[in-house]
Amino acid sequence: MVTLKDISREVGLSVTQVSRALGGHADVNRDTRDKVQRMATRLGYRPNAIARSLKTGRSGIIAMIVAGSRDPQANAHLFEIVMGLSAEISALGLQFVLHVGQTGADTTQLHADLYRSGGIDGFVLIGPAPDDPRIACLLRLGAPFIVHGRDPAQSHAFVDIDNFAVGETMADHLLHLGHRDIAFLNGPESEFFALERRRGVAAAFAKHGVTPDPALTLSIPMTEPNGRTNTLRLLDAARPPTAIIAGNTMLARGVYQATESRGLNVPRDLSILAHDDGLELFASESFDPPLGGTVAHLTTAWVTLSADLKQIIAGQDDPFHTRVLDLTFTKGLSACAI
Amino acid sequence: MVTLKDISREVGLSVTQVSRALGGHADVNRDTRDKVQRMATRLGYRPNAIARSLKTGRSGIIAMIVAGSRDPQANAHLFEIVMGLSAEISALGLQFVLHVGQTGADTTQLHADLYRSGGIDGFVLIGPAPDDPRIACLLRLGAPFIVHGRDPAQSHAFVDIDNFAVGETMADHLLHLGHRDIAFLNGPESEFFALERRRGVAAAFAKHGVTPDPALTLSIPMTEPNGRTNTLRLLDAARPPTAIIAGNTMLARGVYQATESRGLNVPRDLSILAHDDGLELFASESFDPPLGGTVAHLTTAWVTLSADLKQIIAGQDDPFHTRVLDLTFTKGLSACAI
DNA sequence: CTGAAAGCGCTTACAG
DNA sequence: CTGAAAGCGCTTACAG
Repeated sequence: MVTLKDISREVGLSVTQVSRALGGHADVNRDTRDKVQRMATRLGYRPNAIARSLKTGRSGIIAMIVAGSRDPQANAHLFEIVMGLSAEISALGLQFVLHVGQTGADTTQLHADLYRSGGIDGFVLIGPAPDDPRIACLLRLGAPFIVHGRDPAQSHAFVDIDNFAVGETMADHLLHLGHRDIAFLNGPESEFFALERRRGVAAAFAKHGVTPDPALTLSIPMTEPNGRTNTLRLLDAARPPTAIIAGNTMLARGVYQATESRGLNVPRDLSILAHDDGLELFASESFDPPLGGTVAHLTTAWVTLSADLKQIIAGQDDPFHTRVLDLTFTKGLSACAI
Repeated sequence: MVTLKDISREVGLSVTQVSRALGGHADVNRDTRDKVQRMATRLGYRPNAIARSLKTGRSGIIAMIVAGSRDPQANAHLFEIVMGLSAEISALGLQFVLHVGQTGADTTQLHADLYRSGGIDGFVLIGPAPDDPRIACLLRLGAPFIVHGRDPAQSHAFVDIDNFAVGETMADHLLHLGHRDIAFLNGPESEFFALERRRGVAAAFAKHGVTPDPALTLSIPMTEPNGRTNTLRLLDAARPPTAIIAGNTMLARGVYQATESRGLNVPRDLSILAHDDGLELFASESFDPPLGGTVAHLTTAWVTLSADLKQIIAGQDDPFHTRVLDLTFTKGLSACAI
């Protein structure tokens, strides 16, 4: 490995001066700087990141730790997140590192261990639960981090969307179209976003003076098979819904599959709306008929999320900085008046 | 952060001795060791990985660098690889780090930069091309690495399957069943594995004294949409194939979709065999009728691959250690005599 | 069984 | 504008 000492020896200057020349410090002679830089490239010098980190106490590495999952579709979703996030973080000149734990591993401990072993400047957390132990742990350690989504029980930096509005907007649209028997395939209500969406749906119902049937709201993991089987079950009920709201496009895909297998027409026989995160593998344009619903591309979340985290690490931003992103609504062709 | 110095001060011993006690060295007094260990846990001491790496020249980190891809299905596949690999590497007490470059980034340069910046003990490479520049680069740097698959043009450590046999076995089975018009949806023949498979198919044809129609072998990215559209095209030809060999289960899924949309029955109207990597998202059991073909679970590849790489890094194994894994064949119910 | 010392490669006050 | 020195936290010969 080529070190500063090697360059120092070659050009006959002190290591100190070589370091400063390469670091672009102002108080270095023009000629000296040039000579040093030429030699550095000639020898193929790369600063040793380990040594630099030890000295500066900063590694430039942002980590995300996830537990392995047995659900391939959840993994596919996760990977889209990783790709998007990673691209943004690289663009800021930082390194993004994904740590996949064993399936079902205790990632709280992993976060703590990794942080206390040095070498990680900060973390990105996704899918927070209420009273999320990872958040509590990182707060206790004083580690810089930012959450996609939020845990209302703790104060921390986050980037999120208005999930109350997600539920309210879609329910409101369907109620306006005259639907009353509206099923809601919600995400797991162990997570805050799903609770908010349920509250939003309830608010829309209340505004229209309608009492929702609690049996029509389902709290389930948001995958295609879950969308399919639960829709089939709903359609088999004594009083099947005339419209379905799906928590994401994977669930919606399952809903479409169910209607198709029953020979039903969307939207004539069943109206469908879904929230769209902009996942490529389940793009709303790939639905026939085009899927309507609320839209908030995850891609935009990563941009602000990484920029905010960088600021927090540098100590130039409130460690509890919060941000709620915009939401849009597309009608699509998947919902019609009853 | 808690350091050795803190413990040293608390217990009134030198940093040297504290380090040795914690390191589990033999020549430390029982009582001393106990006292030090108790204090370490009391203070919540974690050895600083950065400092340790700088000293030992080893980080315990294995990296895989991939370019971002625009193809969500390719990403889903990749992520299954990452999950499996990561689990194995963690199990060996090493850290696995995934580095996702920008879409289309020059990962050769990324490999070199990351290695020369220190902090990476070795690399895992997947999807080698002939004369793969990443391999050439890592060989030049003397970096430990292992490849899943192989580049016959360079000597390096790898774990691979016998792709000649993959092609030969499936073609042979179909030829035995009496098929002559056999289409082959092969992977991109810019990669060695696909060339080998083509050679294997050709060998089976030769053995049966049959001359294959070159127009029936397609070199395409192995995704579901590609499987579907290319099958439709083949079925529309003047002389449609009676059997199709697919390079993986994603392609096979597309083939099934195409037959279904044409109202054809598998295997009565079209026999299908595919190579199965054991991907969860496209499991062969989830096919109806059950898909037949060669099988080699990627999972087993990761076990030996990580163990081999660990050995190579430790200098206890030939850096050019190669290994060819077993292949099995399942008949399934997707192919029948013509 | 224990400790003082050197050193991994870097950066950064400090003194000139 | 330049260099000697200290130090980030650790490990490991070396001497006792």
